[in-house]
Amino acid sequence: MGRRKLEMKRIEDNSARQVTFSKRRKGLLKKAKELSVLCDLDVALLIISRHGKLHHFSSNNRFLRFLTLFAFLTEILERYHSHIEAESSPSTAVCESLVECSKHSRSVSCGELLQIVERDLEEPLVDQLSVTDLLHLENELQAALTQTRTTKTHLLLDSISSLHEKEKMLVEEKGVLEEKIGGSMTSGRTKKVILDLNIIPDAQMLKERAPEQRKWRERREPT
Amino acid sequence: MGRRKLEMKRIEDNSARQVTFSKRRKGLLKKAKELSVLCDLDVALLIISRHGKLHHFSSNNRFLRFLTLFAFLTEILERYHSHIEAESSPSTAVCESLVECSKHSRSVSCGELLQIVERDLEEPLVDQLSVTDLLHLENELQAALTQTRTTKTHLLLDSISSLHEKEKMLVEEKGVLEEKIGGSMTSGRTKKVILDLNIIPDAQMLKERAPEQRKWRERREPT
DNA sequence: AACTATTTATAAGA
DNA sequence: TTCTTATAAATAGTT
Repeated sequence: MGRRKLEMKRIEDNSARQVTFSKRRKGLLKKAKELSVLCDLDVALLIISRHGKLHHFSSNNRFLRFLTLFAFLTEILERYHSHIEAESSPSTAVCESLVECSKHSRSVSCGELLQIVERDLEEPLVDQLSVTDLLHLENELQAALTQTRTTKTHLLLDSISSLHEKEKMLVEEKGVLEEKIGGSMTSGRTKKVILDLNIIPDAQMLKERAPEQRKWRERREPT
Repeated sequence: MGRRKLEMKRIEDNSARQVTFSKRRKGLLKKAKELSVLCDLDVALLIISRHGKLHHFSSNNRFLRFLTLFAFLTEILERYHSHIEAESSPSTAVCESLVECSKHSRSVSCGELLQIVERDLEEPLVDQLSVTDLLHLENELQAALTQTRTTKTHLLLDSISSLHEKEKMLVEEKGVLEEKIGGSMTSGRTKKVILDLNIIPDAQMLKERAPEQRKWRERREPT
């Protein structure tokens, strides 16, 4: 709908493409909104421009709005690994919360991420976010999450091998004690040892339970 | 654009709303496609009808297409917990793969889920999927995943407490042995015990390492 | 960023 | 539903 009919293929002229993008993006967002209002249903629209900006509409559904952001966070990893340019970024409350979390190198479950975004949704999300910042955040969050998991597993496995060490030692010491007493007390194939208790440190810390029973939402590892 | 101007609010008449939905859905999908072609960028559009059907467009981007499905899988959990009705389902290769996985109660990481979907993307995804089936699948996958994690942690924690038990026992037995020998050998606060090795079962199985170093992509727990 | 000639989408009617 | 048609809306090319 214009002075003449457009062929349905990529517009090669750079500035013409940019102008068309602006016009059609506006129209598409408007129509998405209208559909959701007129028909009372959920619509999510994601447009990722050539410069890596996200333009989106997500009806009035908190969850869908979160997914829109989540999709973007993930998308940029896949798509914009190569052409990242430093850009000024209109950082939102979400970004700041996330940065705060990653600064303290805390594990941020995606459940928490959801809460953070939801908290922010009281005010509308800005509809243009800098790729550079979000890419960075995504990486940091992912690294923190991965490390927490690995650490937890290693802690538990280390506990186990340290306990095995102690057991071996106890068994040996018991054997020495028994030899001193003489073979009269041993019955059948039973073996016994002596152990010095002073070399067994406190193992209470090893009982520490990792926080497993919480909301979580994660993605695959970056590498 | 029609015989007269529409007010921008929910269309109350049921069949009129349905007709408008059909027309505008078609138009919106077309325009989304046009924008992605003309401007050579990625667009994802999700429309979730009142009956829980997904109508979507996701340009030509595999990853975005996966996210569209993923978003839907998650969305239905949030939105359609209450009004689920049995419907006939045009099950796809994706569904079948997922059903297969969940039947064997294997843990299915979302990385695997991605691979399954990508395998399917050689043929285009059907754009209408049954809510009932997908909701069921989502639940099953989630349960399997959660249980695997819990089992792993419990296995490790159980190993640790069993080893602590053994340690305690060894210490006690050592004490008894030392008493028999007499106090002359003990130096300072050292305590010793005797232990019967026959009551210590093989603990080799406890060393089993859970498969942590793989691609993963998960979501928060259903409850 | 505005304008305007056209095309396109679609509301209501058949 | 599907088609038709009058009309509103979107927008391509121009200024």
